[in-house]
Amino acid sequence: MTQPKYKVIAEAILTKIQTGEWLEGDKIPSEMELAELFSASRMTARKAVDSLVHAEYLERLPSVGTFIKAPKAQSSLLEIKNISDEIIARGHDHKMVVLSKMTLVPNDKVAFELSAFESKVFKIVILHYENDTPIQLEERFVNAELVPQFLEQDFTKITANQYLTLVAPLSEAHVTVEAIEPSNILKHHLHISSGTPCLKIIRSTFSDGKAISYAMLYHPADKYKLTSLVKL
Amino acid sequence: MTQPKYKVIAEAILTKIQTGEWLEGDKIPSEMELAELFSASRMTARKAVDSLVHAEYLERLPSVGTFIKAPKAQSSLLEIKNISDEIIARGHDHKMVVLSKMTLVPNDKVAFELSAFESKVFKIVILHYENDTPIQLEERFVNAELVPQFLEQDFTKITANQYLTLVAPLSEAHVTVEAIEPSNILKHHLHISSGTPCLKIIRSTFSDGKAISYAMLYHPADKYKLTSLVKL
DNA sequence: AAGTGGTCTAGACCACCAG
DNA sequence: TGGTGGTCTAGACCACTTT
Repeated sequence: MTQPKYKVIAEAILTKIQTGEWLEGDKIPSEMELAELFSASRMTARKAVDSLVHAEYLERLPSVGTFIKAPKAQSSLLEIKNISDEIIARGHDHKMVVLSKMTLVPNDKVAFELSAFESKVFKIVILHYENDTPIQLEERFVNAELVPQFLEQDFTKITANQYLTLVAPLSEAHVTVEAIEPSNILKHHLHISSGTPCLKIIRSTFSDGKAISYAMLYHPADKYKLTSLVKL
Repeated sequence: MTQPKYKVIAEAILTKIQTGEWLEGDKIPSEMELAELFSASRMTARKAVDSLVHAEYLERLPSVGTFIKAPKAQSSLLEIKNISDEIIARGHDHKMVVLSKMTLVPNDKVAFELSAFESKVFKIVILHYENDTPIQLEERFVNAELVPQFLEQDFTKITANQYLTLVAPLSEAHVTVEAIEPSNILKHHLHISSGTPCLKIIRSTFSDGKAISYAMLYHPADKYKLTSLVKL
């Protein structure tokens, strides 16, 4: 048994969720049924469900069943938040404008961050609006080898983050936050008046140990705060 | 059985850790031994250990044993980092200067954050230096009822954070990060030149569900970045 | 060879919620 | 009353490390 049986079961369930075969709110088979389906004991099936409950893909309702949970979005841990969900959660409209979309040979810095020394990378620049107010400028580099279809997406309909988590489930992220004085181009796009600082978030994301994306997110300081809840 | 047996076992182990009876690096009894100690099956003892491994109190080494993990400190999760450790890790000197130390009746905002409507609160203002360069201004309010000895500490020798985690182990934290234009007093203390923005971190910490401390940490943007690693 | 954690089984009893 | 998840047991075999 190279792969533990409970992991095989967990991944099978995860696939059903990610392909859309099982939808949010759906009830999944009971632990006894899963055990039979996979020729395992109930304890083993339960352990698979345990791991997915912990990862917040599933939710248990005692005496009732186990259900597909609402999308992960701001997955409890930290700001792997989706700016779109965040804005919509505030009851506001979210709009995206694509400023740039290209394929290029990375410079040293980007090549290093994406471990893409041999391959090309994609770059997009997106401006996010909250109720017609610019709230984030997203400059993102993506490993073209690992996510070849990236540039073909319509980024006015799906965020880069949403697409990436779809095709390459995140396993790890590095986040750096700093305050900067906005450049002129930033001031222009984000409608920043003189003297207002800017929050710069640099985020590298990894899937299965491989660098997927390197993004710089700029927010006008007077319109955005970064928050998170940490449970120890 | 009002409390599940595995929780009883987990809490018993946690108590051993928190009282210092078992120290960092110590090997805890094997799963078989725990099962015997608590008159449980190995699976139940294991479930208790599972929960503490997950909470990062314990660490398993297959074929070897289970060990008390290094203090939670910057425990991978997030910036419950200690600025002192951070500076020393860079090989630099850390110095603290106490600017203010007082007991006061909280204003509405602070009373709300600390749930201290009936009691007084302590306030300290500390300036942190990295190699003689001011790197953080710490303004901190502490619930006087829950941490009565707080003001008696020598904050040039122990950080407020260190003392608090000692007397009231953190269970939860809220963190907010924003970029601000520094006030004149901030510019003065942090040696900030005009135009340089400032990173403001607001941190509320909780122990056992009770609000312990409400702190505002200010950093000059040109000398400080906030980083974290998120594992999913 | 002995001990450890990692996995798995085939039962069991319970409290709870649904029809 | 039957099905669900929540808990628990008393075994078992494995790969691995330590002695």
